[in-house]
Amino acid sequence: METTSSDVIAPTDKDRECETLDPRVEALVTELIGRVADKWTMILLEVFEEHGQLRFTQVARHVPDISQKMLTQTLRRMERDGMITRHVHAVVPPRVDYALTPLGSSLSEAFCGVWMWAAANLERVEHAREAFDAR
Amino acid sequence: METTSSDVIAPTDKDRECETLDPRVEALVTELIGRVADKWTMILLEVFEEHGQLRFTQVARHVPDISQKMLTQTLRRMERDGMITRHVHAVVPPRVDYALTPLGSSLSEAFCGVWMWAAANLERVEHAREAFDAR
DNA sequence: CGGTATCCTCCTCGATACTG
DNA sequence: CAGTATCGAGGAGGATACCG
Repeated sequence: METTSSDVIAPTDKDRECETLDPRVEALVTELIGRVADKWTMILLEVFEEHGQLRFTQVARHVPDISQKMLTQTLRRMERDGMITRHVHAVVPPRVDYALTPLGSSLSEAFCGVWMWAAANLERVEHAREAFDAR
Repeated sequence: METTSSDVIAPTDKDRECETLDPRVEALVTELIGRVADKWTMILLEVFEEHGQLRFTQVARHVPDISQKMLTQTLRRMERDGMITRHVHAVVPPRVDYALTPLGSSLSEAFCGVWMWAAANLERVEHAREAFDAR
């Protein structure tokens, strides 16, 4: 955790790292995160990051626990937010392709840190819970 | 992070960056993120990161919109998960101090990327929504 | 195939009141 | 000061049925 003396980059104080300054920005960011950080959105980001372009049913197959309703709803919201593109082919039977936009891809990367944290600290959290519940 | 020449392990492709391998781990991580990524938790992490140790009412003052119920609930859950410590002083009137643990601090850092993404891409998302709604 | 529409059920969250 | 207890409204999300 200690900062090496050779750390020439960014003389920012270690404590300021992540401060949001403008309260308006903070409010909007909070709202945005609220929309974007839900379970299904995060999972779909991962799925697209991993598999690229996918049809509706293909997405469903990669997320077995999701209901059709939530899948449609989440895809629609992600499309509205500019995270994914939706391409409808005029054929029968219908075919709809979804794919990440650069914006969606960048969000996926941003979440990467949280995923890695969660993977790295799972046991620590579980231990903490056990210790807490034991009391 | 630098790979020594003796590091024979798979030079990870840039695209694999964030893959979670074990599906069990993925499930647990998803659950953990679901618990940890809610609005108030994220905001409280930020508040503690910025102000250090705080009393109950001080926390409340930094998050005006939160109800007392949600504040208590969120603090309790964060304590259970090992994110914060809770120290009760045996005095009247009661005094309870909360502070981030290293674990909580590390999560705060992990979320930093998402905050920065949100701050950086707010306008892009808003534009995307307007374009979508215009149709 | 890729959706909508409808109903129904939890479960979160806020408001209010009370307490050591 | 720092909570707990209780109630009630609202929305998220699942199950089911139907449609272009």
